[in-house]
Amino acid sequence: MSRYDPSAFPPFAVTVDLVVLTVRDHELCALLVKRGEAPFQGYWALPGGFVRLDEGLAEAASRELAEETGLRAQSLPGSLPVGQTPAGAHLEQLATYGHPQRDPRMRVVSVAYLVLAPDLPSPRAGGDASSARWAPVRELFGEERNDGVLLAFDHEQILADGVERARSKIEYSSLATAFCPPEFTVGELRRVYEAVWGVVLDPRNFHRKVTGTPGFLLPSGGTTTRQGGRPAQLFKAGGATVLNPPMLRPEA
Amino acid sequence: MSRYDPSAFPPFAVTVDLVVLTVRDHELCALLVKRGEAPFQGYWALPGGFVRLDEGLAEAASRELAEETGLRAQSLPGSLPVGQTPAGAHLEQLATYGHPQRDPRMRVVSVAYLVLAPDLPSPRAGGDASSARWAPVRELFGEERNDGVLLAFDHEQILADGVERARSKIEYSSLATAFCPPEFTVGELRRVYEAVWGVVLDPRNFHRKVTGTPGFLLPSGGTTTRQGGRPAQLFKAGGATVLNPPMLRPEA
DNA sequence: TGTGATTATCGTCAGAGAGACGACTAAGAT
DNA sequence: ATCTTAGTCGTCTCTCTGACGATAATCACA
Repeated sequence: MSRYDPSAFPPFAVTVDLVVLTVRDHELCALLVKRGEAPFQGYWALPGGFVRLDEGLAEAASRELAEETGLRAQSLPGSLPVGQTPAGAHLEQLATYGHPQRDPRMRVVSVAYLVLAPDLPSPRAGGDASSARWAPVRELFGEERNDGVLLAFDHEQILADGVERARSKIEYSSLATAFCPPEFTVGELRRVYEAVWGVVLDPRNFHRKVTGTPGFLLPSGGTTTRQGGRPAQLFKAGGATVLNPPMLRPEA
Repeated sequence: MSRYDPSAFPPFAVTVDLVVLTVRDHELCALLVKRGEAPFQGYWALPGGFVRLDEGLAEAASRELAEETGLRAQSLPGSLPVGQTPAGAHLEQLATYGHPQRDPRMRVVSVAYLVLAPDLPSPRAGGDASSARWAPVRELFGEERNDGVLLAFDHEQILADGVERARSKIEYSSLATAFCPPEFTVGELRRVYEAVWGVVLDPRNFHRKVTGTPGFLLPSGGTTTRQGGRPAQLFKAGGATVLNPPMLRPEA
């Protein structure tokens, strides 16, 4: 707060953009919406919108998330705004992007939020998005990158940052459970790690690790056969949020 | 970007706030400035100021940093904006704070940046700050917390988030070297860890760990006696930015 | 010129944890 | 019945860490 007349502050537009990730069909996918208006009309983009003058940032992110997906999300009070929905989806602030020319219309600062959600029924086009889809991250960034998919604004960068955050955060936190339904098996959790990291993990070592970490998993009683093979024990997410020692992401 | 007329977007003020940390006298300290004007006149606060309409966020943070401390900082292009100054100071985006009532005057969204700097000569009052000082973090948050020191706005929360980020980031990155001069000894680096974490580390295990991690430290040739005792080898920061396996912060 | 204090550096040992992988279990498919 | 698929338990080895002994090289001071 300095040598400025506060009544003459430079006016900015503030938006939130959402990096919504889920695991579908053994693949990490991001929610994209098709823009219905200029600029970047017809391009795929991250869902998002303007922050209203009377709402907080996480609140705006929750609202946009609900509008685009129907997911409920609420942020907890506390340091960096982080929250869990009743449905298990997780919302946290990612980073803020404010390059002076990132929006050709005006000066826009966008606060990006990261959402990790269990597999959702199917994207619902909401607001002004003429359509929405789950885009496999591999198509956007992997070797088999499809260069036809260019995102609007700087959303490619935002998405890349979100994916990297998710990949590193499941190492040292129990966040991977946010990709799972309320009850899940060790194998399902392992497939989440495999999809997010794009690797194959040893089922025996993985099982030893996650069941041996206190507070990570809570047995919920039942067993299930969802993948064929021997029935597996069902678990709920335990109270632990931080894993110490962490899950190790394979090197190469 | 949605059902709003873009020419009628809700106007926000956007500021940057700086969490500038250094290690002085075996203690983690944060740079505070005394506010010269309302609101919170006379309160200590984080340095910061309005973002100009034609500058980026990291750019504004660098500018404010230079105005308050004379430190040069520049951000590198790349994902989350992160940079290293020639002088060794490190600048990275921390988080963004936008509660509707965080500033009583108007709707302000503040992008906080974290700066890690080597011990600086002495704070220089700049801009509208009537004075500036290095406040030991222990006085603000530790057991011996001095409740007389209440920071303006939500700066207490921002500072706490910045300190926690620094504490966790030196675990798995080589960032602790940002607190050191260009050349330093293993003992000096250890004292940085001890000050930031508020613990005592075993000199022998610490030495083995840091010298055994490839790319962390580069021998620079010379030796020095800065603390009395046997002369120590001098090192520069190596190229490695991520430590794998990480430095482990003692439990209790 | 010792002698002690201080800091740096090297070594040793035991225990925890991870990767590799063998073996067994319990379901469905043919 | 047998094969296939997935889940679960155990074992072995290697790496890394924490605890701690020992030695090295400087300064302060008697």
